[in-house]
Amino acid sequence: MRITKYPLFTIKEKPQNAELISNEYMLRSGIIQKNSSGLYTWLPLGYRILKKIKRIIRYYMKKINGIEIYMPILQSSEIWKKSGRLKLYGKELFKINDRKKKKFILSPTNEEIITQLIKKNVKIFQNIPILFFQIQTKFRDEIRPSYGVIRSKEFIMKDAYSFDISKKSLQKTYKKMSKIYKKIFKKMNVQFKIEKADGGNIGDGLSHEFVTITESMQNIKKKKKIKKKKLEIGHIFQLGVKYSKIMNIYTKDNNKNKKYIYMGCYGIGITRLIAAIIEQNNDHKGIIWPNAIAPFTVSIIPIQIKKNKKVKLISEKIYKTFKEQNIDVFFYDKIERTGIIFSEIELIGIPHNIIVSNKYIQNKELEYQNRKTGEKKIFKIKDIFKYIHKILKKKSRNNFTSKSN
RNA sequence: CGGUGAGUAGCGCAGCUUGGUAGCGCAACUGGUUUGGGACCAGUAGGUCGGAGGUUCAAAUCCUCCCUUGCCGACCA
Repeated sequence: MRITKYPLFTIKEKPQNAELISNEYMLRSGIIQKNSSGLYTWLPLGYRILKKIKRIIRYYMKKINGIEIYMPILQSSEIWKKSGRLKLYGKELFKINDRKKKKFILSPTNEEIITQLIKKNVKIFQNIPILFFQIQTKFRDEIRPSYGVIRSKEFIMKDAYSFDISKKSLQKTYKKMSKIYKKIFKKMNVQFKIEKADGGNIGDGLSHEFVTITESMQNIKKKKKIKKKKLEIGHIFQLGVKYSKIMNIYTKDNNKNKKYIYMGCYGIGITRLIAAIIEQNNDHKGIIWPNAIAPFTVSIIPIQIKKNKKVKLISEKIYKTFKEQNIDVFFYDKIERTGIIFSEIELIGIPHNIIVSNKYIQNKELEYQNRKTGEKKIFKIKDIFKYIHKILKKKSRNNFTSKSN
């Protein structure tokens, strides 16, 4: 992508009311823009990041035979009444009426619909154990939305639902799921802990939370206080037979006794996860993206593009080559002050940066800068491609190329 | 819902104590000089000061109510 065709929505100054560092950087780097409390627009750059995360999640979910579906967000209140969660969720549920005054809710999670799906398609019992998942917008009428995207009224979640024939089988699925979650978060460079949790409104069986620890500075009466916050980015539940009993989903054993289906559900808060990653990967200049989810992995920064035709020409060539090689490359092909270019590129956190200047092209060389380590290296122009590929391969054995979406 | 801040140009802010008809920086536009780290000079444009009501000759400024919004608590993922 070139900046002349793909504007950045960067902001120089810290926005008002952005207390948390992740919120500040998300707003400043043009990932999101606030519409009102708890509601955000995902700008071009942010949407790229979202897509990369979704791609990684899909990749790993498919590895454990997860099957992707898409359920409605707008759901009849009836089914929620039946499960007893209309009352349980209470005011957190968004409730709306249609023109005939029929009652609906905006889904915060989907146990009701998925169990209904199984009940209506008993043939599916032949495929059990089975795992469904979806990536979808969810709604929660928060009392107090806060920390930007971390607690918002509308958010994107990966929710998965498993169906097993026995408790033992469910436990096996649960373990598999836990393992794959670990892989997903590691891939994204998130440090996390797994903690035994209380099921809340979702279930009453065994459940575990994947939490990150966030350190946020807070000015309390001029005394700087470091506040540690737990942030839940994933949650897995063994629901057992709770919902299948309510929905009456069962098979029969040899003695014609009812055997209820064992269910599990598994969530990852995707939009929140992005904030968590930024909380853990930043410095005073901005975000430091891990390769796997950086909106762009490589930038090309030409110095004095106006004066030096040759700089421009070579930059164009390098840009084209990276594009052909399927690297997500960002080309700063605009006449701009060098300071501004570097600040913007560093703020949005592109991990690998290539600087093309008159200083080095005389010797057919260019400069490489690593966003994370700050390391600077001089390369022959023709050697830079190999080097970038080497770094990217080392950090990501699985090749998530931009075409797979 | 309790506690506590904030709302003035696209963004970040000053002005409010002591009422006299709105200013600074950045961004935008014009011209010029610069430019390997958010530059400089000259000029232009942009505001029913969150809203409604009240006090007053006169309100961004004082009073009342409302709206929006940040943080703490409670609640939640």
